Amino acid sequence: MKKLLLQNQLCFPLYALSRQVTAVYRPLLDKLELTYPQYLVMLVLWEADNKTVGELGDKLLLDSGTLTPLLKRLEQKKLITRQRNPADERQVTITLTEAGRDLQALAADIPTQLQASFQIDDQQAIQLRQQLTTLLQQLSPTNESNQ
Amino acid sequence: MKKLLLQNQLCFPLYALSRQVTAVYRPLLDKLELTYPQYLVMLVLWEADNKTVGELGDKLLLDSGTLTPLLKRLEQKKLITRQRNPADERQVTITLTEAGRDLQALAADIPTQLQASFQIDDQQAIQLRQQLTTLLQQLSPTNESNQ
DNA sequence: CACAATTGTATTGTGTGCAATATAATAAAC
DNA sequence: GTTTATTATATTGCACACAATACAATTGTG
Repeated sequence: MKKLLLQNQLCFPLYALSRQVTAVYRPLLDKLELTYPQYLVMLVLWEADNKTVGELGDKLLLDSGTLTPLLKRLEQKKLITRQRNPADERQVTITLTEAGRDLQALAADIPTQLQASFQIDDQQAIQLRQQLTTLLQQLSPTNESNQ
Repeated sequence: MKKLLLQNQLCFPLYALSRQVTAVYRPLLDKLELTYPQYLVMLVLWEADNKTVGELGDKLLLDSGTLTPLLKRLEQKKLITRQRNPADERQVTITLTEAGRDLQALAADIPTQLQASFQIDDQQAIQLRQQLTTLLQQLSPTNESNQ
């Protein structure tokens, strides 16, 4: 097999599909005035509030270079607050505001709306997610075999 | 199932894995002084030279807002030329320089090197690629059911 | 305790992605 | 054949991603 062909690469469909899926999210997230990465941060906080920047980064595999400006924008929108941890002034704790918590209700049906765009049954979706998650764990920095 | 949980989303693993895979490419592409999207453009041109900006965009699902500056950078590196099509002055034809063609030899073993990072057998990889490609076609703009 | 190493976040700079708009060339409509 | 519509690329502006660096707070070491 000629490996230097776009059609034979595993990585291009991954790259392209990721962007196309984000594009499907966009009109839904526009209503909440959120970008996709901002939505991911909100998802994490809705699940468990009061995370440090580092904890958010661990969950989302993003560093402070990406998160700090993103979080400042969420702060400007009054969805979160950013405050230094008095017990360890290096850390910054991210906390949902009431408006941030309220937004969860408006986001509740996004997963269902999105699912409708995919002609894929639940079983197949779960299996695909499992496969992607396994690969993700192989590559993630917490895997010792990647230093 | 609580759909508003990060762990239950299909899209987050897709987003995160895409970035992690690009990160695996990075040290390999650094040697060629290429970014991942630049590498994708070169892949298309190695397969068939003399593409217009629009044709590259169709293949890679990128628009001129992304491609134009990217192609200018490849031009600065003397890997491609950009010239208006005399038969239709609106189009810009992208052509590999000799240096651009020569670079293919240096890129030849990237797919193999990359594969080693994935603990996934060929059969599984092909099936996963098929699944991603199918989803991609469902979402791509050429699919009528998406307008 | 002093002081070096580490940790957590922020900043800077570069390169995408993408929406919105601009512009020039071609095609279509009349 | 002029006018209008469409097409192909470019430009602008904003928001990621991420490498590299900076900096302050904390921890480890003697």
